[in-house]
Amino acid sequence: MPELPEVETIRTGLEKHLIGHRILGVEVSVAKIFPQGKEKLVGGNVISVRRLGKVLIVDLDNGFSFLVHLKLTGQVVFSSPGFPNQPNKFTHVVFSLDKGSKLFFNDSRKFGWIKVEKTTDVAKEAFVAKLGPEPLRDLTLERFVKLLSASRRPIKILLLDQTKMSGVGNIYANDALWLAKIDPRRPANGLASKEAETLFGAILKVLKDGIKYQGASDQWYVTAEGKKGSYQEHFLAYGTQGKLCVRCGKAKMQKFFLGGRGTYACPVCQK
DNA sequence: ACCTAAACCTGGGCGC
DNA sequence: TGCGCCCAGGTTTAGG
Repeated sequence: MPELPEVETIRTGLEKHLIGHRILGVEVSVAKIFPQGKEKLVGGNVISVRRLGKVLIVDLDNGFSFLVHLKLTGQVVFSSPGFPNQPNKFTHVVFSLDKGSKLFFNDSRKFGWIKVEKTTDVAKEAFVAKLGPEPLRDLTLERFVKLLSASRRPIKILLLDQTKMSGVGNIYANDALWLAKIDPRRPANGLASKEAETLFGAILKVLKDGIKYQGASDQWYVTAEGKKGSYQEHFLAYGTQGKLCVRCGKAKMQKFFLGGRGTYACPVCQK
């Protein structure tokens, strides 16, 4: 599920609801998701909630932080008297908080993970350390152009490579390429500078729209308050196979596989 | 360096 | 209603 806009929406919700709460206890029922370190969180107060790529980071006032990766079906849901969310059969980790609140980690497929690091070492964590720059933060057009020119791989595969740029996933990669009228299979270094600039703008646009609509609840994703987002009602290309292209109206959207991932494009207007 | 398939898991949707 | 098959927002790993 969660790509940059979804994780950012959760981050915003947690920032609003979680900061100031003390963690009283952590119950883990699926060890592979949260194998170690939970005891280091007990007694800590939440002071900030950050996001690096698709990773959520919750910082405590005791020098420790925990990192969460939601993979495909993970959910982080806050519960309090004002937001009476309940655990369900997919709840595998429960954080007990003060003031009658809780935080649930739910994950149907159990691919997600939670790990504890010293706050000062978060950036050194193996996955985080490899993340490339973020489109809405430190990726400039100049860096983007340079990045594309350094690879012959299909442009869509490059957009999904978290070590090249972090946060873009399959939904937003498909939509950005459609918006920029670029065929996902084009070699990255074959894009003209004007095309690269258009694509850069398109990536920023779809990510901002994703955030504006609180993410895409196509399947499992929900906000920290347990509500669905609505970007799925605004998909440009993702999941549109067989439908007429809403821009040119001349052809049906095609679906094919690229790098093992479902890829959606208009055969007429994406060149 | 690049590519593909499989692996990690489970639920939902579809055709019959 | 049930069954089998295919698909899934991510990432890693094995093998070519």
